[in-house]
Amino acid sequence: MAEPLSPRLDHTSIEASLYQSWMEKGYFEVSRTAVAEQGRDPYVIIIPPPNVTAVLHMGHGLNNTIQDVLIRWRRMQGRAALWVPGTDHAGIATQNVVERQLGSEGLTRFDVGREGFTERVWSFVDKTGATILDQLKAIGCSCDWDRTFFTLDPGLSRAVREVFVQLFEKGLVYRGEYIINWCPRCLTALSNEEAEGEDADGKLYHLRYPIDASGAGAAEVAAGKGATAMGQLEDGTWYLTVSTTRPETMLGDMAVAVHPGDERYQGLIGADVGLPLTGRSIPIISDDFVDPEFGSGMVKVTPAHDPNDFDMAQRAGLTPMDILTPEASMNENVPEPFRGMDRFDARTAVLEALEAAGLLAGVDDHQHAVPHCYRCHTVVEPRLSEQWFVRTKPLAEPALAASRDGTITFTPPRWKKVYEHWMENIRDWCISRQLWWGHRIPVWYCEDCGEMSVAREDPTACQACGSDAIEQDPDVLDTWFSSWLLPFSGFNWPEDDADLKVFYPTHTLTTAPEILFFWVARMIMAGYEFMGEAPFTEVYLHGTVRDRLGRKMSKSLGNGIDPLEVVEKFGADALRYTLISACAVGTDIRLDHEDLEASFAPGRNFANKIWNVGRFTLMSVGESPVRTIGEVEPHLETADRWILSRLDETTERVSDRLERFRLHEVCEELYRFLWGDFADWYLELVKPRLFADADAESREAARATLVFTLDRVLRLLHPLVPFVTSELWARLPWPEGSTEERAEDLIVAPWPDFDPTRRDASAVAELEDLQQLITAVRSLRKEYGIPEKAEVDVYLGGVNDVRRVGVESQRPALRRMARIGTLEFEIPEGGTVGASAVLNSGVEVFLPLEGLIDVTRECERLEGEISRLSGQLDGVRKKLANEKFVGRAPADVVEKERAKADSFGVKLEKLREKHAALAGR
RNA sequence: GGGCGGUUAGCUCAGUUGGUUCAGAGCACCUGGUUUACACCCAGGGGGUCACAGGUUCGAAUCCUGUACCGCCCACCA
Repeated sequence: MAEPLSPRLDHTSIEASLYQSWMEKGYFEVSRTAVAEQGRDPYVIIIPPPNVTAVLHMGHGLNNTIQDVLIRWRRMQGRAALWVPGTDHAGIATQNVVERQLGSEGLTRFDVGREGFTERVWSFVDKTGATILDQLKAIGCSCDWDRTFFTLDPGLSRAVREVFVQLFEKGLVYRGEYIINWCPRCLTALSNEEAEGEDADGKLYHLRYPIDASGAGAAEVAAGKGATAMGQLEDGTWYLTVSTTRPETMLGDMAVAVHPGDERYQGLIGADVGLPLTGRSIPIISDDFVDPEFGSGMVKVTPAHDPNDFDMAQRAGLTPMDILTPEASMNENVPEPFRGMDRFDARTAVLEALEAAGLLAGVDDHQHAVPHCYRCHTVVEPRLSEQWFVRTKPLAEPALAASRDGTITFTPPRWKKVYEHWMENIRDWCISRQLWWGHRIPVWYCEDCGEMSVAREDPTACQACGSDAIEQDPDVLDTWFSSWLLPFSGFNWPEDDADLKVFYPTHTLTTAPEILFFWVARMIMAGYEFMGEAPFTEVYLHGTVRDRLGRKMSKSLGNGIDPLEVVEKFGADALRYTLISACAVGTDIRLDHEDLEASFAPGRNFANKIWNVGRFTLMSVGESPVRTIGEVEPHLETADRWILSRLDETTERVSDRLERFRLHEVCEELYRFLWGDFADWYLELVKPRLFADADAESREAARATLVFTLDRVLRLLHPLVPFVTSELWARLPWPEGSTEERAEDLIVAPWPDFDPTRRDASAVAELEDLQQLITAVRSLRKEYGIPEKAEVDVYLGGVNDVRRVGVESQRPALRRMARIGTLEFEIPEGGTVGASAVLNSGVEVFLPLEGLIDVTRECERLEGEISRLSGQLDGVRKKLANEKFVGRAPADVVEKERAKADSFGVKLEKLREKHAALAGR
């Protein structure tokens, strides 16, 4: 005998133990041999690996709940549903965290050395990595933990190295000196994607550069038309004006450029200008890049600190001059007074010096985007530096085609365009990082011959000259250089392809749009390049979790919500339901971090409702075996047929919404069915058949229907709220001898098929009438303050045409209602004062309340209703009188309008009769 | 500078192809409730000219144009 279930769902007592039992039974594990033997169709998801830097936040909660819903659903559908979990070593992010830890001990990474430092990072990530995986388990994620990866695992490292070498051999990875984004705090290069532009209110400074005496034509040029940015200094020297947002860079200027077609300055091209503060002279060059319309039409060229200037210098054959240290202070290439100054101090100092020399022409406010480091938010400095790059154009071609031809789909579809735009304008990917935490670049430089060796295995000697004086490149690879390979490196590539053959390509890639370029786009490129095939077929991009004010949740703002706290307080089911029910396609989710109760109570309440629906059903059905629906078919009553019909409709809709990632609609459908239809109506209607001295057949029909419906709805709910549903499902009494569609646990129970033969339109119509009637009676009782306990007669048909009623026999369900409550149906004598309502079907509900109601008040109420209804009726009639409407609208729409007009007409007439009868009293 | 998304009840948001699930849900609010599944509940109720202005249409929250705010992404105009 089972122990009684607690009236309130106690999530803490069920969640952990259920999860444990799922693990023990191996439900999450999918082996390639099992797939082959059972001939099941794989469904594979690779997790977007959380960074090992920190505990999970709500964004992870959402991301992983969605994936778990999908994986559980597919598993129940009979697919070999494999979800591969893992974590990302998160190069810069992790290194920063550990460096900060060191900092609190007064140390830097240089104090502990490269080896000591990486050891510290390893011990840090061993802890945090394990915590993250535990958190995923706590929210119910059904991953195949035996396959857990870490992007720095030996296997994945081999994949990284293989890819690097292959790309090198194909000429798709190269080393070169270019302007890259440099973070002066992290002391590393960044990719373009890692430099985030932030709008800033900056200044645009206009600087005067004196034209050398040799440029004798200056006066003539200045006299020409439009050369407004030229002028004479006090000593008569001609100057020109250039503009910049970063005046300190002028110390590294190597030229001033004008557009070759700019007629104003033709005479100056080839002349020299004196670069203030430096004593250097620099040439005036021409270049197409210059926009004659902008500013003076003259641009200062700082090749070492601006990508465009670098390009111009290349074209003009100028040598760049680096003026910054890695920390972004001024180096020895600048004049003495500025050396060693921080870049922003130098900016001030340069401006002061120019001002003093009368060379600062002016300052304007200027709004522009300033790139910041995506990890530490330091202003990024464009810097000339030797780095490794991936040539991306060739990789982008198939990746672009995959989107264009629909091989890979995006949900919501608007991201398709964003993706394609990025692919079309892709720039080479800077993959080297001057960090210690990450995959070391597999390149060795020979001290003797200077050649480099690029190798799959660590070489002991130079591949060119055989010298053993070789040294490995000190840098590591961008952290995304390992995660972009996951769809295949996660399956032992390149070691062996047994798993790969079965599980590649994967299916759904679920993530936030923020990493569309970082990760999704690159995985697609890698998939085509190394597997010759797309790595997945559909990309589902969900929204961002924000706080009540719409701000992204972040540690620094302190507006985050800890998923584990929610799991403890409200349960994993509550967390999951809350997140998914807010997850409309393409929209962000807002949660109030200051009021967890307000945010998560709806989920908790729903889980509790499921619990109680189950509890009541189990209790009232008892433990003796029930019959199948087939067996009780002849005895099914209207309410049974109705709930089965609604169940079927819900089943169909839920499957459809899942297919289309309309997850919040899945929640809505199931909420409405479970709470609205099943709990509020069916359970109430069925009570008398279970407890009272009902006849045995009716009772058995009810029991069968209850168990069947509960079984199915628990299955449908399971992907959303796996814990409460599993706990209940395990206790269902099954029809004797039936093994059909059974399973050991709900998690592997078959997903319900819908079966339109269960639809019963007449039962639905009848029950809807009943619902309307009951609602009308309740409404009247409430309006007239009749206590719920008080018995009151209910008449159908109305005060003026009592003879016409005969409703009782036509509506067996009504009798049942009479039995549940306190309602009796009799043919009214007529002529009584009472409260009434008219149903859409035209049937009138009447409560004789002589002496209880105020006739005047009832008259007023009726008048209001009459005027409202006649207004509506006018509208409908006008519509029907419109020839264009009748002619052009679809026939069924017109028909519906006619029916509406008829029913309004009938209803109105009844109301008027009633009003007249009352008014006459 | 370009592109995209948003503006619906006090709050958070739904509303698929324009026409009975079109004005909705949850929360909050008001009224009543010791109905033996659930007060994390039950019943009833109030509340929105769907940002604004035009347009298309027999018919617009839904399509088009423009405006105003809010947000995001991309961009080498110094």
